[in-house]
Amino acid sequence: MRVDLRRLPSPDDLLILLTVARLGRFNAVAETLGTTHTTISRRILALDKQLGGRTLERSPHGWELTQLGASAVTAAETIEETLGSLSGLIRQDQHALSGLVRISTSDGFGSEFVTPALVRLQRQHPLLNVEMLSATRKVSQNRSGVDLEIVVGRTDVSNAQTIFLSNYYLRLYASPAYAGEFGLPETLDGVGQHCFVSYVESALQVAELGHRWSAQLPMPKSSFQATSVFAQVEAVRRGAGIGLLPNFMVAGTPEFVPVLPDDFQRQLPIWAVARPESLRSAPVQAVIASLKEEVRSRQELLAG
Amino acid sequence: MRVDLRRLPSPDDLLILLTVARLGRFNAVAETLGTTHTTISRRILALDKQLGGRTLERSPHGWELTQLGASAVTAAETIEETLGSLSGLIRQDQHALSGLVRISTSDGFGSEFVTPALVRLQRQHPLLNVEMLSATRKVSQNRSGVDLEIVVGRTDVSNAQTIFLSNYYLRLYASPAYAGEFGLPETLDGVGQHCFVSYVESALQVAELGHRWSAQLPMPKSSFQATSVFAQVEAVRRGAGIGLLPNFMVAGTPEFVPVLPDDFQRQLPIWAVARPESLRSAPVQAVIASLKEEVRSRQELLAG
DNA sequence: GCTCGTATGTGCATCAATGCACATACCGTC
DNA sequence: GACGGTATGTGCATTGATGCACATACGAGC
Repeated sequence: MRVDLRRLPSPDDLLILLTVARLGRFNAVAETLGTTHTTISRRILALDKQLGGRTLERSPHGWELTQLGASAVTAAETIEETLGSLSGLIRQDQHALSGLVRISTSDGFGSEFVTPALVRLQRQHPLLNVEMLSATRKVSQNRSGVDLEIVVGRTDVSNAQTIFLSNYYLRLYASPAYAGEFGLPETLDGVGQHCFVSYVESALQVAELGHRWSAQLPMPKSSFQATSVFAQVEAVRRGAGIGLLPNFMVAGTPEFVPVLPDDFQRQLPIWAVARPESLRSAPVQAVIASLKEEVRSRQELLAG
Repeated sequence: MRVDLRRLPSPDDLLILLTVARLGRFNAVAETLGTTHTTISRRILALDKQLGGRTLERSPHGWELTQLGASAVTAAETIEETLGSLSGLIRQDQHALSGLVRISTSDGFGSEFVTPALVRLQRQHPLLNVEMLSATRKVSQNRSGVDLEIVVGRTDVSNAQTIFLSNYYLRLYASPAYAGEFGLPETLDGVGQHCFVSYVESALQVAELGHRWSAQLPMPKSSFQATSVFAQVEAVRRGAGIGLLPNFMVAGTPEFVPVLPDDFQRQLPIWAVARPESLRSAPVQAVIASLKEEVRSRQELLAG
């Protein structure tokens, strides 16, 4: 039934009348609703005008409903019940996270940051299912099948929202054994005389991750190329050469020594990217919040 | 179910969302609700905050509901329906007067004023049933069975409301034939030499209507007594004697001549009396309004 | 690509609702 | 009857909601 909403009695005023009917005194109602008796008095007066009659009459023990008031209170009870059910629904949605969230992420950052963040969230919400798709890829244009993408580098997308998570650094590293056997270069040009460990350039989707990204790094004498950052880290650890690696994966361990740390580093941003409709999902929002918390609390590792 | 009303989403905002869901554009909603798109935009924003998520998303053909928005609209529809029913109830009460109104009234005033007032009202509201109980009686203390009493004289009641209708006058009258045959007295003392037409004193409930009410009128030589004022009027008309009659029943007609009009008249108020709960009834109120209109428009007759 | 019309959002002025201080009324106690 | 406590109503200042003017964005048509 469609009615002219401008002509209806105020539902807020009806709810106030309901509280007056329950408590019997304006002061009690004001206290309960966190307002003043004067406001209550005025709202009842306004309601009486809207309804065209008196809703309350004085009695020795406070206010009592007129016949008109009783009809109004019946309507108010229905409204209260309806609003209460709606609130209950929302509160349920917010607290009991469930369903499936699919996340695409690079394997380095994914295993180091995304995995612990998701594990922590799933411990809080056992009904939440998580799928983590590891791929070092450029941000996709449509993200079908994926709720959230964790991407590196620039993000030129027009129909999605990007949420900055953190910066991290690619730096040159070698193993102590390699350094001891072959020495380390004194300048960046000297890097060309060494074996280089890197991504497979022809298969690389994020150019910033490759050694060709800037003219600073010369063509290597020989190279060890792998599509997995874990393989690269392992290759460097085993003395295959100098590698351009994410700092957060090797920094501070004695198995890796920095190469020309004052001369070269590359800063890369990491983003979470999602469609607007995905961002309205409480689980997705919870994942984002958990990721933010993870990078926030481990900022030293990312900056190191 | 009792809920904390301070924490509930605003029902007014929910009704706005309902209108947006129906019309798809803020401008259309603003026009329908007699406000501006900026206000609509702000109210939706406020609602989204209350509900903890977005209720609407953009689509090529306007706004579309989110899942949360759909739940909110379902609640809004219930509220709209509830308010519409309440409004319908009130409108019905106000415009289509129906039911039964029982009125107790004196037979002189009743037939001259109350009857035309009620007839006029019933013409406007054919479903309104009226019972007119004629009795020249003192205002009763409980009025059971009667919605409204029309009473003469003083009204000392503690649990009812009295509404002043008008004053009228008792004056002395005789017929021209009587005057021609017996002459008219020159002073009030001379009235005692005449036959007197009056109420039955022993059965009279309203003392002010009787000739004994003040010392101004002497005991008559003989008397014609009747419980009906109509009988008294007829008796005077037929020459039974001098009568103390309501002015509005005889003034201005050639069948009655005033007796000592400058020496004697008695002013009496007429009231409508009702319990507070009767006064909340739209039909009773309508009767009172009609009575007031009747005496107002015929004030010359009452004062004459 | 430019222009126009329509839809939505921002900032400031205006208006309506509310809070606060006080007044009045009523009831119970001494 | 006087006093104190409680309940409700009035007038003015303050706060929050809304209107108005303008800005921005988008889509359709030329």
